[in-house]
Amino acid sequence: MISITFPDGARREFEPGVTGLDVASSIAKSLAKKALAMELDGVETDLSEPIGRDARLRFVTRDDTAEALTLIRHDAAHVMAEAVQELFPGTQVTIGPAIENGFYYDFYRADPATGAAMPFTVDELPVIEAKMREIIARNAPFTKSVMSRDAAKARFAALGETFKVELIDAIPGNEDIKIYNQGTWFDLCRGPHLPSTGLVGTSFKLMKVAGAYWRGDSNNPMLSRIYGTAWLNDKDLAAYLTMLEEAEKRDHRRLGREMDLFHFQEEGPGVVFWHAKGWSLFQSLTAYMRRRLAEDYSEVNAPQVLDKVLWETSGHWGWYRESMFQVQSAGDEADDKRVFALKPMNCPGHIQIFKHGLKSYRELPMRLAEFGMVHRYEASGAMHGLMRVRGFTQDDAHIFCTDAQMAEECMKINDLILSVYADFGFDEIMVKLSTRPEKRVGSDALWDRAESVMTDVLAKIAAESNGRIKTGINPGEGAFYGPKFEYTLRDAIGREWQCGTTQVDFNLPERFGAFYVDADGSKKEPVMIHRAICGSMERFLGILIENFAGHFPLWLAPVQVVVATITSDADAYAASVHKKLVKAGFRAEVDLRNEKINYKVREHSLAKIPVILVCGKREAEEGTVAVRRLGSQANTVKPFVEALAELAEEAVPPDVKRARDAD
RNA sequence: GCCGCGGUAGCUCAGCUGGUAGAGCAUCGCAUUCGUAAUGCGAGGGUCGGGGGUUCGAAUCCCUUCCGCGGCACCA
Repeated sequence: MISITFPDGARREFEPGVTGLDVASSIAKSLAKKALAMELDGVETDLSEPIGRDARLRFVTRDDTAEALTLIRHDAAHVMAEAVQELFPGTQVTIGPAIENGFYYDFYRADPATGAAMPFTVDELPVIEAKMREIIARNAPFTKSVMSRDAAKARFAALGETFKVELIDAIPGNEDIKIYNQGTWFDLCRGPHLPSTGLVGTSFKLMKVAGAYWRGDSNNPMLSRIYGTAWLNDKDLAAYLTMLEEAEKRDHRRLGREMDLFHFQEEGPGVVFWHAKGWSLFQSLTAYMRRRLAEDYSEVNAPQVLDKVLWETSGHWGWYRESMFQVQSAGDEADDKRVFALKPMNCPGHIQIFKHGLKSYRELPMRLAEFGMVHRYEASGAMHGLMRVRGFTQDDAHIFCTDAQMAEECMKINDLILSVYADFGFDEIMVKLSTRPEKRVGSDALWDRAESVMTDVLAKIAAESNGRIKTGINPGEGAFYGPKFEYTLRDAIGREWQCGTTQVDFNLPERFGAFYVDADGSKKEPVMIHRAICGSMERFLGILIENFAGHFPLWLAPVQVVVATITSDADAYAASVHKKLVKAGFRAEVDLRNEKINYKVREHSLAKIPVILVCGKREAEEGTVAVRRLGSQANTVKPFVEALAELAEEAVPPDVKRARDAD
């Protein structure tokens, strides 16, 4: 007999070889019906798996939402693959995992006549989805069989499934080759699966098709990927689809147009035309960042166009030459034969500033900041609104310090980054350490040193935040010249954005021959720390637009107040109210048009103006205003001086408020 | 860059299998002075992304190019 221990501590004896389903049935019929899979000694397994030893067992049911969804989505991927092969014989299957909110499967379909790749189109999705529903209705059981490597390869090779054969070759030698059948269809898979296809349910939808490289490598052929979403019930599916619609409504590209913030056009692919209101946001953000840097940093400005020798020295020419904008004049002077590049980053410029004149150890750490405009020729398919552009402004800084100061500087940067994010309401932050990549510059000794310091700092960040900040490691994701911390924040609708970064760099100072004079009079190489908080100001603004859905807090709103009249009797009064607002430092407009107040309220509400001050005859006589706030139908009439004081207080940026309250 | 899809008035979109452009909103003009999410009437506005081809005839079909969208790859 074997002994099974349940999560509540209860223990029961069973015959060896009993399956999970048998165990569930022995407990309750309802449990056998509800169970989707089981966890045996912490490993998720099929319910049909025979149990041969003493074990801890936990059943996974639909109530275990996250686990149940992963199972359902994974199985939905298999069902989709069966549907595709039934509809389009000869299509090769590859991999099909569960992902956040759904699943995908990558296929390779070739035109039978020409042999050319024939990717799926969206028009085919309804047909595939209908076939999936048929397969689910058949409710065939998933059954697992283990077979030898050679037998499995032969089986898939016979079907012409060359990608699957490659996958089998990639499975480590000590692992079983598992095949899952659903009816007559089968697939190579590590499992586990639901008891049968019917349990996938009907709350799914195929969403889109996309190209995806085989094994994620752009040198490999491109497969055709179909994405789907799947949920436990129709209500969750509907909620997810609604959420997508909501996300679309706050898309910064859409709001940028609707709110007249910026635009793009053909002649400037990937570069932003900032309109007055968008530029106001940009300026507010920059002014905020400058205040935050005032205490510890010196702001500098390095040239936009520099001889390529600087980029050769830094190593960027070798690494990123293809993505740099080269600049040359059309003249024939000797100078015009030189090759210049638009700066893709600020570090070489800052090193020149550091190198200009002798630097003493007493001057370290030297923190040079720049709101530097950089240009990178991004791949055409990479561009995405403000989020990925070819010309952007980094809130960049380079800290030159001694080896001994490095850890403390990293912590200082960490505190600043977290404090900045908090000012915009971002409290859920993740910090990951990216370690040395395969292709890199510098000796292993330097990398060892940098990584060891950063590992310690990461532990300290985690410890000091009391677990509020999540930390992790991204192996091999570091920059070519050094390891880095990457700061990821979560926005109002749960999406994650990687923004800040801290990079410890022993390499560039060496390559550029930067040094300082130490206490003993010797030349020493400084450590250079690259850091950005917003990352790209353009992108950070895109994130803010989406996070606030255009409803900016008063201190950021491009137009903070609109004074709107009801009749022309109030024109003079409204104009004086407007004038006082502007004098008090508000970004305010006045609307004296001969339109009904309903019309004006609607228009300014749609423009997401935070405050409308309505002035009619009554207000003009009494020196009051009717305050209407965005997002509320209510309006409160109060003396203008009172409203002005209240709004002035609200419009104080969070950092200024904090500094003031600290006094 | 790669795969798929798209580009018609400032915006959102219609225009079926080729017969030489249409709506709503916005804009402009006139009337209306109306107390918290659309006042009425009228007018103007497009070489249908660019180039080439097929055709008696192309927004519609074909080729090519640019730009965008969704992914993939990339992200110093």
